[in-house]
Amino acid sequence: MSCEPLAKSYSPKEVEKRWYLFWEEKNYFFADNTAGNPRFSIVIPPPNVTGSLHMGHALQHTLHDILVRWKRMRGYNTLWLPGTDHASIAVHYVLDKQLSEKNKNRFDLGREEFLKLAWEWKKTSGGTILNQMRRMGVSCDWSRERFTMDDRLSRAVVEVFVRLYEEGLIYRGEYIVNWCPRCKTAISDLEVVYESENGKLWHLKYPVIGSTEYVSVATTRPETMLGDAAVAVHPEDERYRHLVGKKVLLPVMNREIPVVADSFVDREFGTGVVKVTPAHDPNDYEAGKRHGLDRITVIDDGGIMTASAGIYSGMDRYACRKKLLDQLAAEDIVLKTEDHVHNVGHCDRCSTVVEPKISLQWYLKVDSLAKPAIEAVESGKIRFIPDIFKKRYFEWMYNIHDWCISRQLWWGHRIPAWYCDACGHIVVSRSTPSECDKCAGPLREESDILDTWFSSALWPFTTMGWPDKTEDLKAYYPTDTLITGPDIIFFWVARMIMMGLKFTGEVPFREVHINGIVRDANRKKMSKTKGNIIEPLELVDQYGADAVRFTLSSMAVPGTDIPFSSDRMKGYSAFANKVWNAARFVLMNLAKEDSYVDPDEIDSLLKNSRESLPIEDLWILHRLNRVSTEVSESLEKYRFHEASALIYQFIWHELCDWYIELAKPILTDPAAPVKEREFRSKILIHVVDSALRILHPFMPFLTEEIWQKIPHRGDSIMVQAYPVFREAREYPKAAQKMQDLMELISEIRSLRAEMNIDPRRLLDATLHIPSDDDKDLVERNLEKVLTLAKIKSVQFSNSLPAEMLRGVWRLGEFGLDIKGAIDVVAERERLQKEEARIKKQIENIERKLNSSEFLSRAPEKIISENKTRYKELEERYLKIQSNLKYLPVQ
RNA sequence: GGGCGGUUAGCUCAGCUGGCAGAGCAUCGGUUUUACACACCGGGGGUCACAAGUUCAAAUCUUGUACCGCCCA
Repeated sequence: MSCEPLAKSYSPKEVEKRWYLFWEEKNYFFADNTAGNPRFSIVIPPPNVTGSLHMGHALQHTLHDILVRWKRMRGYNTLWLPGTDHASIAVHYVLDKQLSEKNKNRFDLGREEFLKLAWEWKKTSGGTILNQMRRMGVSCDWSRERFTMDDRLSRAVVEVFVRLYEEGLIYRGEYIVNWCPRCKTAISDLEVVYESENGKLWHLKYPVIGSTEYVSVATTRPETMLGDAAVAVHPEDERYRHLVGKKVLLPVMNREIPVVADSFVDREFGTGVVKVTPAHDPNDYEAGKRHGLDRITVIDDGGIMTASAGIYSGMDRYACRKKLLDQLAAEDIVLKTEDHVHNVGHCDRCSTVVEPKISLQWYLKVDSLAKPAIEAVESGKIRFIPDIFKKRYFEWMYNIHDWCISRQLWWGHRIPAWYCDACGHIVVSRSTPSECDKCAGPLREESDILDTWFSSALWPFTTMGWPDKTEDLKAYYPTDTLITGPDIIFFWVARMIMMGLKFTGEVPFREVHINGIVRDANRKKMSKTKGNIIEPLELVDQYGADAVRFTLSSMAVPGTDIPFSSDRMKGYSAFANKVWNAARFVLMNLAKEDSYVDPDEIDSLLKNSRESLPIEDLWILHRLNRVSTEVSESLEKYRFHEASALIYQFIWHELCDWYIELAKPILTDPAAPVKEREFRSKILIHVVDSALRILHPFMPFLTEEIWQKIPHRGDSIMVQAYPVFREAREYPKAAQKMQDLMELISEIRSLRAEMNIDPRRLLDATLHIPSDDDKDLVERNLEKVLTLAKIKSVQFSNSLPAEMLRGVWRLGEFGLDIKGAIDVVAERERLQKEEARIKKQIENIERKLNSSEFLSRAPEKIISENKTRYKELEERYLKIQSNLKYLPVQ
C-alpha cells in the first residue's frame, strides 16, 4: 500500500468531476431489472425542460440521492429514474420571446415550423438542468432518462386519452375558463395564482327605464360593463324588490338590460346591486345561464376589446378601462370611487392577469378517479410524510372539480381527435383516421394539445414502458417513494395517484415525502423579482457539492421550510475539510504493511482478545455500531437532519477529538511496540472506512476520494456495504468507562483553563478514587490522562494534600499541584460558584423526593433515577464543601 | 371568510410516546501541541411568546390571547 500524502486541505473542484465520470463509466447507476435482490425504486419529479437548477431542486435531488445511495449500499436493486417534462407553456414562453425579438410571433411561423424550432431548442438547451444535476453528484440511471414527449411516452398518453374518452370520462364542453391573453390558451384552476392587489371599486349609475330612479352598481373592472347583460339583486332584498323585472339603461352602450333576482348576489357587497357580465365572469356566467342572458364578449383572446365594445373596439383592455372611466366621469356616471383590495388571478407561467373567457374545451371527469385515490391514502396504502400533508390532499380531493385538459398551444401532446364538418361527428383514435367513421366525410384534426400535467400524471408508469408489460414495470413499479415539494401535491401527486390506480391498478408509490421550501436567510421565498435567488451551482463552485448537500440535508426537517444560511454552509465545508484532514493524518501514519481490514476480521480479533483490548477501541467500535444503526433508523423515517447531525457529531467530536488524539502517541511514536501499533492501525482503518461509508450518501465525492486512498478492497465506495448493526460490537459498559475517563480529562482541562494555568505546563496530580475497580480503570489508562490533560505524574491517595487545586468528577476527586501558587480568592470564587450551582440542582430534586405524591405516583424508574442523581449530586456537593475548607484562610 | 403550521440562547434551528433544555454559527478567554487556525482547549449566554388549565411532573397535553407564515375560497 503506497500512501501519497494528501494536500493540506480539501479542494473539491477537480475531485468531483473525476469521480462522477468514473461512476458513470463503471455503470454503477444502472439498475439491472433481472437482479433478484429486493428493489428500491424512485422516479424523479421531472423538472421543467426549460428549467435550470434552483435551490429547491438542489434540496430534492440531495434527499433523493441520499436515499438512493444508502439503499444501494444496503444491497437493494436500486433505480432512480431521471428525466424532464416538456412544459408546454414555458417552452412557448421562451420561444415567443425569441420570436418577438425578430418582431414575429408563432402564428407567423405556423405550427409545423414552430414545432421544428421547439425541438431544435430542446436539443440544444433542454438538457441544461440534467447536466447541472450531475454536478450535485446524483446517482440517476441515465440510461433510462425519459422525456414526456418521447415517442413511447407519447403513445402512452394517446392510449390513456382514448381509453378515458371511450369510457366517457373525457368530454368537450363550453364553460368559462381561465384564459391567459399572453399565452393565448386556457389554463387550469391550479395554474392561476392569486395576488392581493390594491385596486379601486367604482360605483356606477345605471338609470332605471321609465323612472327617475337609478341603481348604483359597484365594479372593480369597469371595462366589462360594455358586455353587461343584466343587473342583479338578491331576491330577498327589500330595497330593490320593486325593481325586479324592470329594465335599466346601460350607460355608454345605451343598451336596455333587465334587473333580475338571484341569490348569488351578496347583499353586503357595494350597494347590493351587481352588474352581470356572463361572458367575462364565472359567477355571472352561471347566473346568465339561469336567466337566459346574452353572452356578449367584449374582450378577445389577446386581451383586446372586440367589435361589441363599440367605440372601444381594438383597444387593449387596460387602455380601454382608462378611456372609459374618463367618459363615465365626463357623463357624471361615476358616483363614487373607493380604494379596494382584491385578489387578482395571474398566469402561473407568465404572470399576465388572467381573463375569464367562454370557450369550448376538453375536460376530464374526475369524480370516479378521485374516489379510489382518496381511499388509497385513507387506508394507508400511500403514506404522507409528514402525516399532516394528507389533510391538504383530502381537502382538495373532496372538493375536486373536473379538469380542463386542453390547451391552445402547439408544443405538447396533440389531442387525438378529429372533427367531421359534414356530420359533426368526433373521431377519437389511437391512429390517424382517414375519414369519418359515420359518414365517410373528410376530417379536421383537433389543434389543441393536452395540459403538460396530463402526461406528468402518467410519469411513474409510462417511463417504465407502460402500456407494454415490460421488465422494468415488473421489477420497479410501483415505486417506493416520491420526494417532492408541498406546492405540487395537487398539480402532480394527486393526479399521479388517480392515474396510477386507474391504469395500473396499483398505487404509483407507497410513501410521499414532502420537503420544505428553501428560503433566503430572511425566510423570504426566493424569486427573480426580489433578486434574492441563491444559485446552487455557485455554491457548489465555492464550497463543493458535498458541503452543499450536507447543508441541505442537515436542515431538511420534514415539512419545515429551510432558511438558507451561508454560515451553516461554511460550517459544513469546514466539516468536509475536517474529514479530509482526519484521513490525511491516518495516511501519514500508516505503515507499508497496513492493509484493508475486513469487518469480520475485526470481530474475530475482538472475540479472541476482548479482555486485553484498549478501552478506547471498544468505545469507538461501540459508538460506530450505534451511530451507523441510528443513521439508518433516521433515514428510514426521512429524518435527514437527524442523520446528518449524528454523523457530524460522531466523526468530529468522537472520532477526531478523542479517538485519533488517543491513537497519536502509539501511531507517531517510533518506539511503540510493533504489535500495538499494528493493532491500532487496523482498528483505525476499519473505523475510518466505516465512517466514510456512513457518510458516503451525504458526501459522495469526498468520501470516494479518501476511500480510494486508504487501504481498501473493491473499486468504489459507492458499491460497498453500508455498515449495519452488529450484536458483537455492543460494549455499553466499556463505553461508560471511557466516558468516565473522558470526564476526568475534561474536568482537569476545565480547571486548568479556569485558573489560567499555562497550557504547556505539565502538572503533578493526586487522585482520590474510592472504588478499587474505578481506581484500576484509571491506573490502566493512565497514559491517556497524562497526554490529554497535560499531567506529568499521578499519585493515588485516600485524601488530597492541602495546597492543591481541587476538582471532582463522577468517580472521585483530584488535586492539581501548582506548587502552592494558588490564587486563593479566585479559587474560592470558583468553588463557591460550583457549590451554588449544585445546591440548586439538589434542591430541585429534594423537592421531588420529599413529595409523597411524587413518590406514590411517579413510575419506579423515574424515582430511582432521581435518587441516584441525588446521591451523586450530594457526594459532589460534600466534596466541594470540603475543598473549600482546605483553602488556606487569608 | 375557512383550514393548517410556527413562536425555544445574539442568529438559524433541533428537541419523537410528558421525567436533568440541546446543536451549528456568532461571542468571550487561551493555544503557531508536527492531520486540520476551515484547527485545538475552555467559558458565558434561556421567564421555552403570553395567560389559564390537566398532571406527582409541562418546552412537550388542553383552552384562550397576541404576533408571524402557508394553503384554500
